[in-house]
Amino acid sequence: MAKEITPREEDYSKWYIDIVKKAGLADNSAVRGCMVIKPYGFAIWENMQRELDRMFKETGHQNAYFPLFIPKSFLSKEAEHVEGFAKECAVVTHHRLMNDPDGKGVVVDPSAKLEEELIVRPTSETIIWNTYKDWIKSYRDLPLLINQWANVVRWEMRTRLFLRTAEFLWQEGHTAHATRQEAIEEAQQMQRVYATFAEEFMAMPVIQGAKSANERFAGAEDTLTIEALMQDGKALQAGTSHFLGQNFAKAFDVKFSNQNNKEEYVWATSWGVSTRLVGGLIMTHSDDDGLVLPPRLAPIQVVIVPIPKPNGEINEVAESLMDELKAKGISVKYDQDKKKRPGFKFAEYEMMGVPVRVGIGKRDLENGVVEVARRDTKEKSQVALEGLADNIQQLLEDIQNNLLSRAKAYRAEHTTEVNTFDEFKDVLANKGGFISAHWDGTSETEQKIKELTKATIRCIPNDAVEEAGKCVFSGNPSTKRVLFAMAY
RNA sequence: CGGGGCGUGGCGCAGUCCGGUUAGCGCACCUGGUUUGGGACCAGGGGGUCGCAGGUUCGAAUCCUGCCGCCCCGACCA
Repeated sequence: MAKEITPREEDYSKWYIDIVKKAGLADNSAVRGCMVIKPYGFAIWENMQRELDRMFKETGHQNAYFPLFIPKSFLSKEAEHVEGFAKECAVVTHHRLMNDPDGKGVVVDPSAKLEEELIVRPTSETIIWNTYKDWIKSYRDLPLLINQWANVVRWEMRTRLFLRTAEFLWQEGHTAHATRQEAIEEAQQMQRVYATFAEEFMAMPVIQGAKSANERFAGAEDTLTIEALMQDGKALQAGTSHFLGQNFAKAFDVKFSNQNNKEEYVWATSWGVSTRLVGGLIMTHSDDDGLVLPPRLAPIQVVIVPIPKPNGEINEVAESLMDELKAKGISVKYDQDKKKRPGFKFAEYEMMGVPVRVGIGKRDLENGVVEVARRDTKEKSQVALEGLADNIQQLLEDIQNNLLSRAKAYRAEHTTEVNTFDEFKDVLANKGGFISAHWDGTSETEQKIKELTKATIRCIPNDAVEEAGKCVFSGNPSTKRVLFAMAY
């Protein structure tokens, strides 16, 4: 593990890459735009998955799995949808290789051309709705509440580890409902689930809101979003939940008989979060010494370091502490590596973002204490052996809470109300963060602001207060403020 | 797709301009020893078709031609 991390002040983007690589989360792979998620990074994702999966099931959803490949013709059935994704699709055209006639490796066998090309799924609405056609006949089959954990491929022009990769892991929920209202409520419910997850587990505060028409998912009537603010003042779309109306039902002819034996198209939602959340996690909490992880998602919550090295007495104390912590459901590692000295280990676990470090040395033990260091503030204190496990459990909760309140404070400081376009540009250039401003509701205005400043409307917040105002750009009347920001 | 950069042991790099014995350095790794309360030190050791393919030359990591790949910055997007 390397020593140096580029400071955030110097180059935030470089800092981010350093953290990802040096904390052992992921690497670039031999494949353009695709990353290798390393064990430590994957463990974080698994922790996210576990909690999300639990929350999905608690809200009545079941997991299923649909194919990686989508026949090309499916994609074109929903006009807006195909337009939105056509430019970034990987396409399978052949199914066989053969030896190169020139004797150099293998080449695609031209005789193995597919009748119909297959698209590597960029998202699964089409293949799923084609299946739902067979599953849904009656109102008794509704609602259908399905989630899938999968990989998808979007051939992006430019990629960044976790934040935007050509292949990424995610979950996508796809639900079918008998009424418009029920589908809207489902989309809203999942937005709340995402927001709860982000705040309670990632300690990442998010704004819940709706996307403007420009930013809406291809094929959706309404896109709900959770938007987080990163340390560099840029916004991150952390999860979306779409109300799809009857668009896909009509495209795939999915109808049900209602209680009066009348046929109706079903109403749909889809919603997803991805490995991008790992990127958001990093950019919400971490510092120039490395990763900072919220205890609830940390693969290792507590690390015990023997000082200077393991011995009988230290092992005894460490092992009994481990037993107590494990009994409380806390994941703990005792680092008995004799080759590395304590200082090296301290730096290494700080790099990895382990929330709590316990140092046990003979000098401390003589006084009946150990050294407890917290990663979020880097504070160290002497803590009595008596009641140690309880104290650590409490400390983990404190860290979790502190990270959230710290992130909330940052966001509050970096959310600015502006009333003129000059102010708007000034805040964007010099302060960053969310800009709360009146907008006249037109795509044209949004487009022009984007062209002039590169900032976009991140969302129209759910809790926006009704107030009379004038659009920051056009001066036309507006009834509420929306949030603008530079975005990832 | 534009702009920039890079490709040399696992990782990070030097060497390339100006061709010349055996391709070097740091980290990591292996062995032994001394150390050990914030990234230890000494000694010894292993590991390389210098991105690929041609060409020039007595001789190519280095010069020429052509490919390929990746990264970073921007436009597009989760």
